[in-house]
Formats: sequence, structure tokens, C-alpha cells
Amino acid sequence: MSEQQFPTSYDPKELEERWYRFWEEHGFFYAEVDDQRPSFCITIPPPNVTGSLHMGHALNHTIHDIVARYKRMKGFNVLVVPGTDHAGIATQVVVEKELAKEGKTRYDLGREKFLERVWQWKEQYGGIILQQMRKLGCSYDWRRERFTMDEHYARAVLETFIRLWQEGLIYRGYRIVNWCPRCLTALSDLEVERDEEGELGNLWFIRYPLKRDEGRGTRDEFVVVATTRPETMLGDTAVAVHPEDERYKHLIGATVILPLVGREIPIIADPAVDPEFGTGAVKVTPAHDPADFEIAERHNLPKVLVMDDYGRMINVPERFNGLDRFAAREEVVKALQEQGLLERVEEYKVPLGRCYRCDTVIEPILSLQWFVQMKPLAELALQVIHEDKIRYLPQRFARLTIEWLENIKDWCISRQIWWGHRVPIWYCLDCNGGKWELKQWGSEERYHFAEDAKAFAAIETPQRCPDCSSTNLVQDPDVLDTWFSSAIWPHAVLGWPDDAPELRKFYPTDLMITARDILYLWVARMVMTGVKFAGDIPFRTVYVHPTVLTREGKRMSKSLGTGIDPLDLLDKYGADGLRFGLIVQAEAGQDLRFHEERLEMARNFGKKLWNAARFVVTAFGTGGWELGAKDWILAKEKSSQQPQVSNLRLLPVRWILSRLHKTIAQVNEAMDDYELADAAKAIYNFVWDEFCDWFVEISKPAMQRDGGRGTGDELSEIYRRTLVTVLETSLRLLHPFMPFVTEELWQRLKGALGTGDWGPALMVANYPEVDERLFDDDAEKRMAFLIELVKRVRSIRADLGIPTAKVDIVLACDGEEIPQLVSENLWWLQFVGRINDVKFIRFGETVPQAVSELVNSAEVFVPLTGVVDISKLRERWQKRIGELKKELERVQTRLSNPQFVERAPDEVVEAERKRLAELQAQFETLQRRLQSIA
RNA sequence: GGGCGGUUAGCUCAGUGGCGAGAGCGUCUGCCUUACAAGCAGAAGGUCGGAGGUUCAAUUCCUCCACCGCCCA
Repeated sequence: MSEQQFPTSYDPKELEERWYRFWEEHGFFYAEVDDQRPSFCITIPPPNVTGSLHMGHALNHTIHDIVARYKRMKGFNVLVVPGTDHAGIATQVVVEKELAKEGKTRYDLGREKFLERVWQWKEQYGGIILQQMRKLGCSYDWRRERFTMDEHYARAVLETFIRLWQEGLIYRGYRIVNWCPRCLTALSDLEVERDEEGELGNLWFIRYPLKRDEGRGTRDEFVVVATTRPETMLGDTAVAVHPEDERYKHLIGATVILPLVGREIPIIADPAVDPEFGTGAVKVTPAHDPADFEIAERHNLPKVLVMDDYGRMINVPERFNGLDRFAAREEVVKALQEQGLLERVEEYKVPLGRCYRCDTVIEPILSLQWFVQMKPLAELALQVIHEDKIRYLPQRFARLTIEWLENIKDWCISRQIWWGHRVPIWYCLDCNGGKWELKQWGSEERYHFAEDAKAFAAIETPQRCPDCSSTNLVQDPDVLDTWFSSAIWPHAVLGWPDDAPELRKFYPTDLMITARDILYLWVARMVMTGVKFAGDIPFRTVYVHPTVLTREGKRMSKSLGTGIDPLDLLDKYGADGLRFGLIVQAEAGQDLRFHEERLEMARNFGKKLWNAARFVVTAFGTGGWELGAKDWILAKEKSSQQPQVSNLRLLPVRWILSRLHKTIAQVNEAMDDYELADAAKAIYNFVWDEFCDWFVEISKPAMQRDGGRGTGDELSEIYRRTLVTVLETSLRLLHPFMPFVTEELWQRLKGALGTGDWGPALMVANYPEVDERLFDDDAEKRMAFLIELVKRVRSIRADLGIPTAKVDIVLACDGEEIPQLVSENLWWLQFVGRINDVKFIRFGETVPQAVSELVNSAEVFVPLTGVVDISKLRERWQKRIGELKKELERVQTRLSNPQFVERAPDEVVEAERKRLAELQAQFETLQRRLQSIA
């Protein structure tokens, strides 16, 4: 094959597009329901439709596709279901921003027109991230792509809601929720990001005057409370102290006058009060704080709402009415100061919650919302996790999930936005007379129904009220939390609630590959709904992959500009480079500080492989060669026929096949444990260090014997067969990690060699299986000696600057084994070690005008030709003697400890004794040499 | 405040109760050696975070401490 047919370098881009198209056209990504092979199924974590591939996705999908391709090659009927999430708030924000550019708000369009607009946007831009996954090489079943607002999926969501409602697990009620005054919606606890450190704020100490004559026999005039949110005092309905707090016991039951408002409020005792915080007396604002809400429930306190949905003050004295919450804070403080009621101010780190979508400070606020009662569902999940039905990798995440489930709180699922699955609840205006009012929201008219209004659920829009047959029906305006719909992803994409063949075939799925940050938000909830509605766990294994961090160990963030765009990397290194470079860094259970240098390494590896393949293919002349070095060797061994090539001449072949199969064993084992980085590194090391650096080099002189033309010489033939076999097997091993370049090379190999049963593509070839008959420890031991010998010779020459011409060396050793081994392999040792000839002497004898190094129990002498710097030589030896001495002392100390000799295992003691003898011999030999040049 | 993870070469990370603790990148030296300079060959570089303990033997197991990161309240 000429160089034009096998270019010296490769263009990942061209080749990657070509092969992706080829695979897809041949339908290799598709899984069929009637396939008889064992199935393996993954449903991907659906990215937001608004999303673009970031580094976390890139790693996540690299892992997905490596596993999928591996399992496919292992003979599984692999189904990976791709799809996207409608991402309620995020998507709505994007489209609202678009509208803003036209000077409009969503209220200008109205609900229906706005939703049309969002769908339009989705059709146009919603598939971008899935296109990017294709660029990564993902072999997903695109025919089965799903979207969480698809008609079928929507039905599954409503079905889920209604079943929970019918069981009484969904309720509507007034609770303190996390309110985002910018998004104008409630959020669940998990959608609030809490600032670990807290932001620098203040702790204000405010005097609440006691009502006259209620000093209870003391001269107290005030109770001082501390707060970080003084504006909320306008909604206080009590002051609370701890019941055991001696400082305040006498004041329990007294009344204070709420400053600025004038309301009389009681001092109550409640164990929830932390006596250590502030003064030990706290203000109670039931409508604006979850803990205060609980206290109010216990003490039957009124709940005064002092903020509206926009975070503006309401139901407060004129001076503050209508002010934004932060302006109100300043104004309240000012007013308190004026009245001498502000005792002091301390700097304080305030733990703040922020909206995970827009970063606005969350306001805890009393609000009528829909909730899921979580305890019964959590129980289901706890049971299957406790029974180890779901395996978590790393295992500790099972325990963390259990802890979260055990402390679970009810889940606020209603959102006051438009884009999403609308709550399938209807109210009858006639039946609920007096229990509703009509409010204006911008241009939108919205019905508000009282907490106790009568409601009914329905999937299809109902025509009449089931009770009074009225047609005056109104649907609940809220939509469901996006996570409510993604919680049913695995069974819903497979066809639930229908009795779909996909569901029967592929559920439970096998793997959930996910980032750590959605373990509770999403994964735990899927377990609950899976067990509850699909009747079984959603997946057998949860693989928690590392978080991709910047090289400084910080979170990658678009807003901080610390993110790296994987699309740039894809351009620069190709999908193969990005995949391999990422996976090699992804050590299980350890976060990943991303280093672009690793991608260079991966790209270099691709190039190395390319060149190795080019060598193998071009070394052949044309055609006629088959796979099967392995079979050839095994056949030779079994046949009584005496091989024409002596066994020792086959040593490198035995060695590389043994190494190959040990690598295959190691890779298969690592893959089955999902230790992908280990598998990748094992292949890398084998291909580069053993195959390329040694075997390919050794094969050169082997094939030179017949002028490189394949004239039938048996030695050259077996080396050719071995080269092809090892290369082809390596390509199959590596394919899941670097699918494109391996497919390209495999197809080229196929084209060049032609014969035999190759199949249509590497992608659907069999993954290499270990053949232990090829394990050959004896060959490995012998080769290790020879490799070490070459390395010692090279080291001497490099250190002393001995010219590159071939040299005669002398080997001092006892016995016949080494001389025979070296002589039989001289034909390649000469080539790789630049050795001319080898002479043998007895161990302990010496050679004048030469430098030596020890190789196990032999000593190799390299003659000093040309001018050699004696001081360099002395330096080298002295250093070596120093090392030996240190090591010698350590071993001696150990052996002179009677307890060691007595208690340590015999083989350990024996090994130490052997080592001592060896070290001593080396030490003495070197000292003699040093003296001889002194 | 509670919990979890980490601390090993200049950097990013592997690793093992016992033979000389490894890789990639970086550094230094020599090479365009008939696949590959995105390469080849050679070399330097580590008191394995600190202090105790268990053990014949600890970088590895246990305890405490320090620092970094994450999660929950």
C-alpha cells in the first residue's frame, strides 16, 4: 500500500463525520425489542432543552458511550434512550428574554400565545445539545428520542399526579415556601442554593417595649431581639424565648408593643428557640420564616403576610408600604433609630438562599401551594436501597441517599409559571361560591381558590362539574415542577403507563450515569416513582461520576468565565482525543481538575496508533495475510510436528501475546467494574510501551530476513501475523474509548488484508476475550531480562556519551541459561540495543576498559570506546554505590532483628536474604571498579 | 453545627501492610535511527500533610490535629 493510500497524518474531523454517518446509516445504534440477545439499557439524564454541551455533559456522555459500545461488543442488545427535559423555569426565562428584545412581556401575549412561542423556540433550538452528543460519537437510539413534554410523556406525568392525588399523597396548603421574587414562583428546597459562608450582613438588636405594667415586678422596660432581616419585624406576631432560659422566665406570658406597628404581641416560650443566638429572645414572623411558622402553629399565633410576590411590603404602615424588601430594610432600621429602639448592630454572616436559576435572593414566604407527601414514597426507596437492589458506585452515595431519604420533607411541586405540565386539577366556580377571587396579573386574569375549595382531578379537560354539572370550570393555573416530570423518566420513556413492549423488555434499566449534584433532586425521586408506579427499581446501578473542576479546583461556571467549552476541545483534539483525555482523568470518586494537557496526551496516542497501523499495513506488501497468529501458535504447540522456527526465536511473539491477553483480562475486569480510567490506561500502556516500543521494533529485523516482501520465510510470516493480530485486537480493545480512529484503522486493515471473516464494522465486532492458554510467565520473565539488558546498555551509552555505532558487549554470568537466551535472541537484541556481538565470561570476572551495570544476577560490560570522561564515570559509580549502601543498611537492619526473622512469613525473610546477597555482590563489584579507575 | 472526600515528584493524579513508591505533563541531555519530532533514547526529581498508636514491618490499618473541597442544617 502506498503512502497516498495511507496518509502520514490523519484528520479527525473528516474521519469522525464519515464514520458517524456510516454507523448511523447501517442502523448500528438501534435496539430492537425482538432481539434475543441479553439486553442492556440506559436512559440518559435528559439535559435541558436550553442547554449546550458543557464539560460535565462531555464527561457524562463519554462514559455513557464507552459503556454502551463495550456492552454492544460484548454481545448485548444495547439500548440508550436519549432525550431532553423541558426545563420549565430555564426555558421560560430564555423565551421571555427574547420577548423583552421586542419590548414585550409574556402577559402581552397571554398564556396560549406565549406557549406557542416556547414550542417554536424548542423546535428551532431545542435539539442543539443532542447534535453535540453525536459529535462526541454517542451511539444512542435516536429513533427513540424523548422529550418531557411529548404527548405520551405528558400523559404519563398527569397519570402520575392523579394516582398520587387519589392516594392522598398530593395536597394543597399554606406553607412557607422558597419564593423567587424575580421568577415569581415557588421553588422546592433543592432548587435553592445556599451560601456556605454566608454573606456579610448585619445582626440588628431591636428593643421591643414591654406593655406598661407588665414588667412583672421587675424594672424591665424592653425585650431585645436580634434579627438579620429587620424588615420582617412588621409581620411579627410574638416574641419567643426558650422555656428554660432563666433570663426570661419571668417575662413569659407578658405583652410587648411591636415597634413601628403598635401591635400588642405576646412573649411565648418555645423549645425551638436557640438561647445562644443573639439575646436569646427572638422575634416570631410566622408568614416569613419556616421555623417561626412551626412556632406559630404550636401556639396558634396569627400569620401576618407583609410582602407581596414581588418582594414589596404590604399590610404595613404607610411609611413602608410598597417599598422593595431591601429598601424597606433600610427604612425600618432608620425608623427604629429615630425612636431609639435600635440597641446595637453587629456584623454577621447571613446564610442566604438564592434561586438556582437566576441567583435572586430567595424569600421564605407563606403561600398556598401543591405538595407531595414524601414519607410513604421515601419508604419505598429506602427499602430497595437497604436491600442493595440498587448498587451505588462509589458505594458511599448509597449511604448519603439513605440519610437524605430518612430526613425527607414534603415536596413543593407547583410553580407559578406557564411552561410545563399544568396541574390537572379543576375547580367549579358554582360549587365554590365565595371561595375564589379573580386577580389581575399584568394582563392575565387569574383565579385564586381558597385552601378549602373543592377540586377534582382529570387528565382530559372536563366539560361539566361532576357534582353540579356546571360548565363554569377553571383549571388550576400552576404548572408542575420540572423535576416532577423527570422523576418518572426511565419508565416513562419506555412507554409507561402503557404495557409497552419496550417497558417489558428493557425495564428495569441497567445503569444510571449521573453527576453528584442531582443525586437527591432527581435520582432518589426516580427510585421512588419507579418502585411505586413501574413496580420495580428504575436501574440496577447508579454510577456517580466526578465533577469536572477547573485546574484550580474551582467549579466551572459560565458566569465566572471559568468554564471551558468542550466544543472548542472537540475541534482541537477530535472526539477521540476529548473522550480518551477525559476518561483517563476520571478516577472514580474523585473530582477531576481538568487539564488540557491530558487531551494532548490522548491526541498523541491517536497519532501513535495511526502510525503503528500504517507501519503494519505498509510493511506487508499487498494482501494475502490473515489474522490468526494466536491460532497459528496454538496449533503449532498442539501439533506433534516440530516447528521449523525454534521456540526461542518465538520468544517475543509468545511474550507479546501473553502481555496482550493479560491486558485483555485486566481491561475486561476493569470495564465490568466500571473502572474506565484503569481500563483506558491499561490499553494505553500496552499499546505504547509494549507493542510499539518493543514488539514493533523487534519485528523489523524479523521481517528483514526476507527483504520485507513476504517470501514465505516462516519467521517473518509469524511476525507479520502477530503484528496484525495484536494490532487488530488492540483496536477492538480501544474502540469504546476512541471509536473513530479505531474504526478508521480497522477498516483500513480490513481493506489491506482482505481475507477472513471481518464483519461490517469494528463497532459491531466482538470485544476481545481473554485466552489464558496464551499466558506465558516464562516468556515474560525472559523478555523482562532481555529488555532490562538493553536498557542498561543504552543507559551506559547515553550517560557516558559513547557513540551510536554498534558495540561488542560482554556478559558476565553463571550457568548456561543466560548465554543461550541471549544468543538465541541476538538477532533482535543487535537491532534494538545497537549491539554487535556478545561474549560471555564467568560472573565476578572483569573486563578492562569497560563500564558495567548489573542486570539481575548478570553483569553487562560496555567497552569504553573513544574519549570518555573519567570524572563522569566516577560520579556515576559513586552515586550508585551510595544508593546501594543505603539499601544494604536497610536490609541488614531488618534481617538483624530477631523478631522479624521469627515472625515474618518465611518467603519474606527468604526474599530479604536473597536481596542482601545480591546487594552485597553488587556493592563489592562496584567498589572494585571504582578502585580500578582511581 | 453534623457528615463525606482529599492531602504521594514542579503540576494533575495512580498505588500497595513487606522486593529499589509509579504514570502523564513539565524539566535536563542526546538523537530527523528504514511507522511516528504529536516522535525515539537516556536522566534528574518524593522525610507519601503533622503527631501519636497497633505491628517483626505503616505511605498503606487506628486515633487526634492542620489545611483544602463538597453536601446537609
